[in-house]
Amino acid sequence: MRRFWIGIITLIVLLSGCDAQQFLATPKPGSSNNSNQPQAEVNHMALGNPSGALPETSSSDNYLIQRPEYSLAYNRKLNILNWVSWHLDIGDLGNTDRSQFTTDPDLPEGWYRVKPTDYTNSGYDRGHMLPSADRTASESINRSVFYMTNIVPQAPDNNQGPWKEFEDYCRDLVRDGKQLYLIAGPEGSDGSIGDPKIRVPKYVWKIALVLDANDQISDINRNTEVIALRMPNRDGIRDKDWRDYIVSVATIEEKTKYTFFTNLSSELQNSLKQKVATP
DNA sequence: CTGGCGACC
DNA sequence: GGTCGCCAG
Repeated sequence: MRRFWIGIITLIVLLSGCDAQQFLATPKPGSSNNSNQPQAEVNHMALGNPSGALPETSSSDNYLIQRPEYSLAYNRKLNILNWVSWHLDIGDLGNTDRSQFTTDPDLPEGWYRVKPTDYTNSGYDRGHMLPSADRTASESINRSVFYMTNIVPQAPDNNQGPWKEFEDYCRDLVRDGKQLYLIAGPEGSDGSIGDPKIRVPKYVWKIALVLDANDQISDINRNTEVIALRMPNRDGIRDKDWRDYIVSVATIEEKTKYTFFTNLSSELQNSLKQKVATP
């Protein structure tokens, strides 16, 4: 009976959109992984800011959110992100439990904040762009990727199929001695869910630049491995290989109108963007 | 929030 | 074992 009432109260809280989880959560000051703390020092936009996002409310369709865990451009009109950019190395891979989806507490006042329940019974997964498993060094770090600003309506067969397989592949690279610069986001429109409307992307894309664990940005050269994917956001592809969706970065630029790798020389950009990976 | 469930590697 | 999720209470 006691559990019953706790359930009902929780349900009411969730449905009302009140962000009680912020208060119920128990941040542990000393709980962060103190053996290695690369997060605070990493520049997650080391390769560039593909859409020129700004941290100003006037830039509401391209609003830059920078956290120790990632950099993200949010689109208030679409109620999803434009892209999220992050660095991945061995220090990011820990063993925390998955957090719970929550509204993003840091969006400007007056902006609609997508709730986890906005996706319920929509037919779409709450699809992480920056995967939970890439941020498991501590509970507070993992919590940051469960903000709904990092989530798009993603077809289950995409999210749980080849998209997930590529996420696994990236972490395997890291465990095999690599570090990755990653950026991912939605593209196009397949309608919307919810009220207010949350854009359902027609595609999701992801770019991984692969370096050895001890490389610097300055070690990037024309032979650096770059893997770019563009995957339809629909069901029926669960058993596809992620390699079936490899494209060039140039293709993603053409489709999204973003510009990647702007912090690299134009020669290097041109060379890397034409490549079609064969992993 | 917890706990149970299902899918896949 | 892990990962990704779903829903009920």
